[in-house]
Amino acid sequence: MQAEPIRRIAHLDMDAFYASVELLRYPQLKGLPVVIGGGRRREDDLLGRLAQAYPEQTWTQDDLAAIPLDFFPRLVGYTGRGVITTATYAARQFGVGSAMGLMKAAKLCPQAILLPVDFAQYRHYSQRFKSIISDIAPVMENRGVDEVYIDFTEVPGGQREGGRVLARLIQKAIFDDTGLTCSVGVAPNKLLAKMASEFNKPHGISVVLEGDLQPLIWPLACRKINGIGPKSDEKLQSHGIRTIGELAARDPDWLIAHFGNKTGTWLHHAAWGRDSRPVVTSSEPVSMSRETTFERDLHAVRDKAELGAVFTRLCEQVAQDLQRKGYVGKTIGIKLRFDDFSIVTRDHTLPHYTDSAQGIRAAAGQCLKRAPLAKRLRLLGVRVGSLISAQDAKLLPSPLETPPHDTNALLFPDD
DNA sequence: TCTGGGGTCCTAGGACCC
DNA sequence: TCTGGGGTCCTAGGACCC
Repeated sequence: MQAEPIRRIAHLDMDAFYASVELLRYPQLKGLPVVIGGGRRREDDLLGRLAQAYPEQTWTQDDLAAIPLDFFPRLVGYTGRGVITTATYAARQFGVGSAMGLMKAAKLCPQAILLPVDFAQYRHYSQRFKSIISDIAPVMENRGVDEVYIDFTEVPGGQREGGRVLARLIQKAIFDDTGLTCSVGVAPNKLLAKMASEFNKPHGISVVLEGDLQPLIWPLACRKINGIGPKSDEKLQSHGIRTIGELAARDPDWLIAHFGNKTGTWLHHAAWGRDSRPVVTSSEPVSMSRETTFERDLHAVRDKAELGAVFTRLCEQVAQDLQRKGYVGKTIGIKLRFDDFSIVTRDHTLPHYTDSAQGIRAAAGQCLKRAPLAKRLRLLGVRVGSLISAQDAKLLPSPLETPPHDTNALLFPDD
């Protein structure tokens, strides 16, 4: 009789992904503190600056690696509302890291090189490393641009050394093709694999087996559990629970009493390393949105024109996104962030599905009328939810849009 | 010198229907 | 006078993740 294969799930996380992709283009930055973020500013268009300094020459993408270091903009003197999306390991030495405001980072490491984000480039490398993985191990779940879960269970060789051999193979295949490194954790499930991938960063492999729960997982802070954020962690700490082991020691009924049935039960299972979620290879989007933070806070009345223009543009962008990806939605929503960082949302569900900028703009405009507008606005967002594919929408009994009045249909109803 | 943008999922109350 | 309960959809807010 054939033995049941042991479930082996991997979590693969690219190391400092955005920054590492930039380093492929600008190898001269290797080992230096580099920070990706900001965006908005165009003065860091390097080829443009190069052309300005040496107008007699033509500069192409092939010359990027030759750009001298002093052409790169530094963090020093940065003003604006941007945040760091990724920092190189050299930059992290200075205490800067993801989600930190660039102005704060400029204080900590003024000499760091600042590069704007280039999503097209990251998406390209994202597709490349993911296709390498799925060629080797087809059961792969996307978790954003730089992360995936992989089910090793049924992959030939996936059981050798608890998954380490296959992890090594994938790591090498990605590096050989892209020059990028990643970290992999292999464990009995997604929860533990996710934690394991962090053990040996960068360019590490960690294997967690059933028996490793107590020595490897229980000493960790609860915050290391994917799903326990700052709020839950604070609440746990207020009850004297700091480590996963301390969480595991609590009676499940006590957890349910304090965190509710669902969360309480989940916390208990998580602490005991139990997680039966499958690796899901495909999923449908639930919503699409566009939002923007203004350079300065805007006043609903005084900056009405500017606000209106941004509002319309956001609606057009969401509509474009929907159309490009082939979806329609019927719940239109807005999001406002005020100068005090409080957030208000309003939404409205239409009787029909839409992907038109005008339709979205009209519904979003109605939502805006229901929102409080006394405080200054920092951010405005537009969202379309309750999505279905445009194909499926065609099969619906109710029309996609309110149809134009067609007199012929009335005259010839059976045609 | 505070704090981006794009998502998912959950909760909770109210409307409405059976 | 009294009085159910379940199910679904909608809306608003919030936690969390990458």
